[in-house]
Amino acid sequence: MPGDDGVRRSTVTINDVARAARVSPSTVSNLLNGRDERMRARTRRRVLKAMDELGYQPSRVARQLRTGVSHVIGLVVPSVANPFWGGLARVIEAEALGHGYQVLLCNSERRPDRERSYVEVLWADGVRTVVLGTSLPSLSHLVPVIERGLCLVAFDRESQPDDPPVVNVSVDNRLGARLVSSHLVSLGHRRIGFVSGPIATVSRRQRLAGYRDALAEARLPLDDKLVWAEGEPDGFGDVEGAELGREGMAALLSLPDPPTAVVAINDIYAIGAISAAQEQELSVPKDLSVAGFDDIALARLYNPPLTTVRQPLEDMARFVMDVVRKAHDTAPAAPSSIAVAPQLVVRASTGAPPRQRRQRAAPKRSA
Amino acid sequence: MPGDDGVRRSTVTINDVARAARVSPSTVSNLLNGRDERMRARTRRRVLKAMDELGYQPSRVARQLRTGVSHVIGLVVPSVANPFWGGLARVIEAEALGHGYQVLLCNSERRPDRERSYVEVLWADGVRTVVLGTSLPSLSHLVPVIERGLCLVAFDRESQPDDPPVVNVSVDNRLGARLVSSHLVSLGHRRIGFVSGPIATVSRRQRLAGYRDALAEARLPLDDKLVWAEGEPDGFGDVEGAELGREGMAALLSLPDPPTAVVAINDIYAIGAISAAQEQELSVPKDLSVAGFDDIALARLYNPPLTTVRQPLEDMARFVMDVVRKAHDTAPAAPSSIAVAPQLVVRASTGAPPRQRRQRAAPKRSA
DNA sequence: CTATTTTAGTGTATCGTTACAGCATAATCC
DNA sequence: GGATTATGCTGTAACGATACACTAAAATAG
Repeated sequence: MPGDDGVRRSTVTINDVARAARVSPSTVSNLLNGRDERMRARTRRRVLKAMDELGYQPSRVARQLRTGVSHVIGLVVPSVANPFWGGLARVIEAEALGHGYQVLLCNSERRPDRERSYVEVLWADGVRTVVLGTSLPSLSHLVPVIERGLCLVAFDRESQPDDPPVVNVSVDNRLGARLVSSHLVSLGHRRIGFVSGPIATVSRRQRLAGYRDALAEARLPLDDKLVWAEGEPDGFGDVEGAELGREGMAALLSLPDPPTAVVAINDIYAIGAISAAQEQELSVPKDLSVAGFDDIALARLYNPPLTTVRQPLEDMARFVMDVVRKAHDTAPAAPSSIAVAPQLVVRASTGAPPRQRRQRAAPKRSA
Repeated sequence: MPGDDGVRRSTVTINDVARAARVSPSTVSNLLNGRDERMRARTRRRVLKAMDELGYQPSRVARQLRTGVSHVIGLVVPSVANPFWGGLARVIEAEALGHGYQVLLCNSERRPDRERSYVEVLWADGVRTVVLGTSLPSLSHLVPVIERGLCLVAFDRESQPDDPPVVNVSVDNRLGARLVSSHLVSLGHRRIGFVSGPIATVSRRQRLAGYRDALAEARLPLDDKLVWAEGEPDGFGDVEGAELGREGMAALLSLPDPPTAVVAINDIYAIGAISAAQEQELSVPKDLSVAGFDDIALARLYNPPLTTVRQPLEDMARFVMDVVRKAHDTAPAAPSSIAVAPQLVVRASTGAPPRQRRQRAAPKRSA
């Protein structure tokens, strides 16, 4: 007799049900798969009863091996410790659950190698759909898996010229940045700064473009000294964002002619920027306006509550899951780009510019 | 010929490798499973080469079906949109990854029925280990699955008398609360409030007890009017926490003899509490001290930076994964409770009490 | 009353991997 | 030199579920 081994067997299988209902496993399977018109009502009842009595749960593993279809989708984000991605993870998970999917979570820490190895592991795991929260300008490191047939939905990233066939879902970053920037213009600001980490991602590029759009539209001069975009391209985590925001703001405030308002690349940076301003005894928004981007849960909780650009995450999650489901039902979705409209949220961190121009930032002195 | 069907076949299997290396699938399997001492070096090289050339990745699904062991663990938390749980999810995932595990993420939204149905789905999925971030006092809704053999590690919850056999990993909540409270005492505070949502969870109970310990130790009277613990037991989400914190603080401040310091049940509540104080033109910490609990990433970013109790998440995640791995290697881990030492983090939201007692809270007036 | 269709199921091979028994061949022993 | 042991690999039957081809029996047709 050929091998058998010490696998603990405690689960009830389709065969147990079949035996209990005195039918063949095929019949049980037929019932399970909605082919129950081909079955007498009595039989169906018998099987149902057996399933119930034995507490039968079909093994998804076996199912997946046989059918090749998986009900788990991968979600790769930079880090769920970051409230923006945490928020996304929650809404994606909720949407997925509603459609019978499970979510396998991966934190890439924004490293392309981890993105790639994760996606490979997911593939080996039978996962055929991955939602990738990334902003990397290139998706080339993922080409091999995509060619093998992986359905990739890129989030927070607008499509790029040389992209492999993927679906992109993101907010219209350029429009969003234009909205906040114009808001500041309409409050009367004429010198508006921009604080960002390195512009190493598509979305950041777009936001910067939107900021410039707004200034151009208002016929304000574009002063490159007002755009602070420094820091390490790689190591930008979560708290680091605030650190960079603080640095950037400090740099802009030490300019001979500092800005009266600042657009931050996102809410975390905005928070850092505000604390830098406050260290110099500047009051936000009285002496200086600061706006963020994303509208994380914290934005309205902060002190002062942040003016920001809201990403409609729920809607976006719904789009993502639509794509996922279509890809499962029919052919792989055609490569496309969905840009969702952002929404300006005005709170207390922005206001009219101070009447009198501030002195050149000498700490402990204000207007 | 019996049925075959339209499953798309594109993956390279163990058989392809075997054929390419001119050996049997068994040999490839042997190599894969570390039984390669029983194999000539030449053969091993040939197989390795074939695997490499074909880009072979063993199917985890097939493996799991055959061996019954799963390398994915479930992580059920109230909501990753909450920064505390998001932070935990990240460190758990990192630890898991380091040991070859994947993490399936589930947001229970703190509903027992969802906890249960998730755990059932995970079981059907072949997941045999679940880390449950919960604080529900009872685990009785999970007894059936635990009896089937699920290894459950409960996080942020100290063990309770009637618990099913689970391992608990949590911070020593009581000690933590005692630490912050004593810190406030040592700053000179004599009337110290406590702001919490409903004390419906084990950890909250413990924190309240720790607060009382500290007061007793300092021979300060326990005034129940200083303990605010209201709100809906069910619907306490993420932002809601701040809302409750704000409400609670407002209530305490309207007392005839309001506290000079407040311990909040966690950092989110503390943030809400601070904003309530600021609405009444009270400055934190000058007029009023507020401390939190958890030390979420935001705590040091807030304005003012929060004095709080740090949960050493990395250490705790390591403990959790130790348990998980032991449960896989050997017998199921013995039920136990690990309470990790918390750490007081003093920042700027706490200070000495104001010299002169404040007036009975009439808005727009301060000391 | 035989021929055809429908109904209500069953049998079998298969998804990719694994553990063990089995079995040639080569090496070692007395 | 024949028996024994070690070495190196292969064959087989599962793990649990599924889809199709198939088939007895019942229903309908002519």
